[in-house]
Amino acid sequence: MVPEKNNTNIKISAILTKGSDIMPELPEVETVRKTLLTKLKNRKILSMDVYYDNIFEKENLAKTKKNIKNQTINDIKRRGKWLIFELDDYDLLSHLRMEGKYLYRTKNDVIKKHEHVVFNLDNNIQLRYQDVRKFGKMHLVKKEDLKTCEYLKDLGYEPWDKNLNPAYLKEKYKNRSHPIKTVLLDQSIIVGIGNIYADEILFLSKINPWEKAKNLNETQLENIIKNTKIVLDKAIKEGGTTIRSYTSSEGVTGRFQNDLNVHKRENEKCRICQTIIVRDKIGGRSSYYCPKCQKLNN
DNA sequence: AGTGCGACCCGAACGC
DNA sequence: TGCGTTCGGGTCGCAC
Repeated sequence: MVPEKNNTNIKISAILTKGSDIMPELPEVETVRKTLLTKLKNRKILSMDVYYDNIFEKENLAKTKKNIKNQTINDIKRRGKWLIFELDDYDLLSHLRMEGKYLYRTKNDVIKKHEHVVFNLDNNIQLRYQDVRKFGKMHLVKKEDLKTCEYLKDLGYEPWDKNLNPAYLKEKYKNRSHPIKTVLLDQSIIVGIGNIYADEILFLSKINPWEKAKNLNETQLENIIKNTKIVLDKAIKEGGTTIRSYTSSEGVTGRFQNDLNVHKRENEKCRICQTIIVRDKIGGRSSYYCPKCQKLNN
């Protein structure tokens, strides 16, 4: 994917680095997936310790601990922002939400404050799930139930799915009077777009975030699809590049944004027209845009 | 079905 | 300095 010629000065990258500003969207989850796979493929989970029950559904926890014993990690996939650990008889779903991370430790390492789940592996390594906000979720589901389970069944198309086209979006948006910014976050239409990238996609598409989804025309829908792929592709590429510099014991890290076009740039100048970037609360979420490049049509 | 919003969390940032 | 308050992220569940 190559940016349009007249956009060559526009940065569409999201730098992955260490920092406290951590919000995994699809690109980070994909990077995490690849990194975990190199360490965990064919490793057996001997047992699992849980220090904060709400990561799982409490009522299933005892059964989950029992069922995960001696299951081998055969592969790790991704669907939207969900990580899917493919085991022998089950699939382990893991959603990092805002700040979930996986760490490699040994049993001699003290369990730290925000480490909530510990997987004891067959090579004396522990895979630990750390989550300061405790928002992340995990579910162990039977393999045959994966496709139809409640966590995945309503997810929309991946950004690169060839079925994602303007006609599909037109149909999905036709009754949606919400601002497009809000509707882009709806995972039942397109998966993987979070608050940061929604702003960036709308900026590249020159669409005002307040525009009602149902009022968008075919060209605008095409631009959303095109720029969703551009923004996410680029972020995955950057993430994959940067993560290699990490110490080998860390499977996962956060992402630090330092060259976004609009997100978190309130009162700074638009990179195209120098107009001051504004911030509005849309659907309860901070939304940043250039009022000149992203004019409201109606 | 679509909409609106609180709840879930807690560290950082801010106000006094 | 210290203490109290607000905010933010993604998603779910509930009321309308």
